[in-house]
Amino acid sequence: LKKPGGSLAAASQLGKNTVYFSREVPPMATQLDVAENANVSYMTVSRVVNNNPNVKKETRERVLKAIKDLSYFPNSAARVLAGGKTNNVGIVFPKDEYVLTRQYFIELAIKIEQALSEQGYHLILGAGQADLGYGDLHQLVKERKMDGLIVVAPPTADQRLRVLLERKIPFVLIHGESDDPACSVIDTDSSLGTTLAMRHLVGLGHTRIGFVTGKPLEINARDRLNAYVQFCHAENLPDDDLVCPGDWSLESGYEAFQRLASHSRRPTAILFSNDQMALGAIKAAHDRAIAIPRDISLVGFDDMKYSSFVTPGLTTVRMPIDKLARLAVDNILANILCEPKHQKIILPPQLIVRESTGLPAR
Amino acid sequence: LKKPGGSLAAASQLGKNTVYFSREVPPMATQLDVAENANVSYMTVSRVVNNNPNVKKETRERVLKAIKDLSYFPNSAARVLAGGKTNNVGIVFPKDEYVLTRQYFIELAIKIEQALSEQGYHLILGAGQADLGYGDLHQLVKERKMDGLIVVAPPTADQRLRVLLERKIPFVLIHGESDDPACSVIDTDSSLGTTLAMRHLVGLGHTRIGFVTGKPLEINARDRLNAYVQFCHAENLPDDDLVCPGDWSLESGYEAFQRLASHSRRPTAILFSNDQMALGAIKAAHDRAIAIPRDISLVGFDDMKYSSFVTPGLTTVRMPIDKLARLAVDNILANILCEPKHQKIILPPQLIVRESTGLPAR
DNA sequence: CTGTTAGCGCATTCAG
DNA sequence: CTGAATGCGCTAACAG
Repeated sequence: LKKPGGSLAAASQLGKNTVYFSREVPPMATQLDVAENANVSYMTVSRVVNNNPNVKKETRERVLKAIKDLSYFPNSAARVLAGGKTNNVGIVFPKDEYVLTRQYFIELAIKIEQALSEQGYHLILGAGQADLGYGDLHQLVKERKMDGLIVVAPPTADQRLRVLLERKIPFVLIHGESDDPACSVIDTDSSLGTTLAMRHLVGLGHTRIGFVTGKPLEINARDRLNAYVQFCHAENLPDDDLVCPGDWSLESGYEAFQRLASHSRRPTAILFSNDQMALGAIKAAHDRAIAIPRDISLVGFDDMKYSSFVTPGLTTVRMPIDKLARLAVDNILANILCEPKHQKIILPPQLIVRESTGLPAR
Repeated sequence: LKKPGGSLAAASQLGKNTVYFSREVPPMATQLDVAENANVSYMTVSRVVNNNPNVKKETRERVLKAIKDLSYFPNSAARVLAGGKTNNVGIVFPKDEYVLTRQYFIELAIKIEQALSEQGYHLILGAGQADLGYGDLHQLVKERKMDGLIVVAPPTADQRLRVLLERKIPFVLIHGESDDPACSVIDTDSSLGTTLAMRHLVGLGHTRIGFVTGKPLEINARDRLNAYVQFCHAENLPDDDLVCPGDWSLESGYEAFQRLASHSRRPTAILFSNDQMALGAIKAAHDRAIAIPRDISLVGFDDMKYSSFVTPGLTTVRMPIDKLARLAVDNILANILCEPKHQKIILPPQLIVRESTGLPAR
């Protein structure tokens, strides 16, 4: 058995009695160490590590034992360098409004991390922040820090997507859009969601229904607004003057409610583009002693964890967030593994009726 | 200029007219490509990339231009393999109750990610999940996927910490404890927090004060409970029978409130070990038409985003989460960079009084 | 089934 | 200030 490189020699000189200084630590075992211990070539070790079936059972067991005895771990960097995968996937959120402000994104990220970890992948967070310092998104993939990207809710016509496409960097879009057929898109049906909510309100007898938007550059915000406007036209409901801009945040929901509630002809119901704004509105209503739903009905979008724990429980359009995460992960992994799978999937949301909606006042 | 390895030759054969199949993409530029383009050796390129001062200004600029022209990115894997750092840090949460259920952890993780990204590091999430498949925490460091670990709220006497210590793996503990002086600990002063809250309640005239615990194995849960018991003894307040077990979740707060509110001698105030449980309790109170704070006063722990947006606004003990994150990051980075910095820092929390506390009933 | 031969792209010596 | 040599630990191709 030959010893390419001196690492083994060095390692074997370091016995149990060696004195280590400061941060020094016994050198990590390599495949070569394992190979020697198991009396095979290090290629055999590599095969065992990679579950290559072409290894005699007996040999495999011997190697496995050696791996355990030496507490060997494959060096991920070496693996990546030798042409493998990083087993990391990055997730990117809209640039300037980071995750913290958006509960929905957090829930999504967590679901994605779970789905990813089931496949032995890790999730690298906040890849978008790199914009600040370095360059663009794809840099992180090119640096071989990750194999692909999950891009969440990019602004419409985001130039960065073009770069990803050009460089053939595997990625999938959640809550985004692209006309390129080579681009996978997973989304929820905002139009349907809006329609469900509006029908529910109209069914209760509401005719003046306010609407609070999300950030205008996001497709979901745009689609929900459009669907609202369309619905109003189709049903002959008044809409202009009842649309109030929001930015997805608790605070903006609070303010939007105040504005709409002070309207000379106050709406009897308001649809918010997400739950967080609706929660802000509930607070605003409390503060102004406006009773929900007696005076005004409120509907949100997302069905976050807290939405059922506020008072009154929030009627909302639930996003199939689990399915969304799972599909996105399936897709990105397929693309990474070079089984290109370009799909556009639009998932139907579901209306969850709680106590924040009721018959219109008077 | 010699060409060690055939990569350059291969690269130069691939001109603009080359046809790429399926997922293929023009090969990524390496230092060697840059070197050729700039007419220097690739070592000079390496120096420029690493900001080594020993490069003539002129040469440096030429190299910089070549880097830009070829849109070269250093290959992170190769860098790591050659002995560098990964520039990744992992974060680990208590095993079985994953992040989702604990809003506080999310806020913490996000703050940490921000602090980390300012230093050019990435945060790898959910490293703890690896337990499921592979082995232990330190594996991920040994695999060279990350340089160090931030361990959040490990159970008391967590054996895994010992392993980290033995292997000299850089890590820092948040909301944990260790008797080893080589272990950095950043925490908030739970005793002080509890005392602040209790004093506030006693100051309002409360004498029967209930307490809802967190998960018993966590040091914060234990410390808060202990401080509560101590305070009661010192002030001659009744305590037994008024302690109700919780698990940090909204649901457990809901249940705990129900139990304590049904108590034959109902407490006039309840201190919850975190905000989330307190929010669950607010919901429970609404559902049972118990007025807060008229009938019962409620205090939480953490001061999460939502705590000021519920009705009534939650009185709570605010954790200095920003400072916590920043200190943890400073510390772990110092340790990674081999400037061992073993410190124990206990940060003081702050009482935030909102509307959920008032004079006791009757 | 197992071993041999080559690099992956870079940083760390050391020479000039 | 710059360049040459060497090897990090591993996988992919090919030999036997």
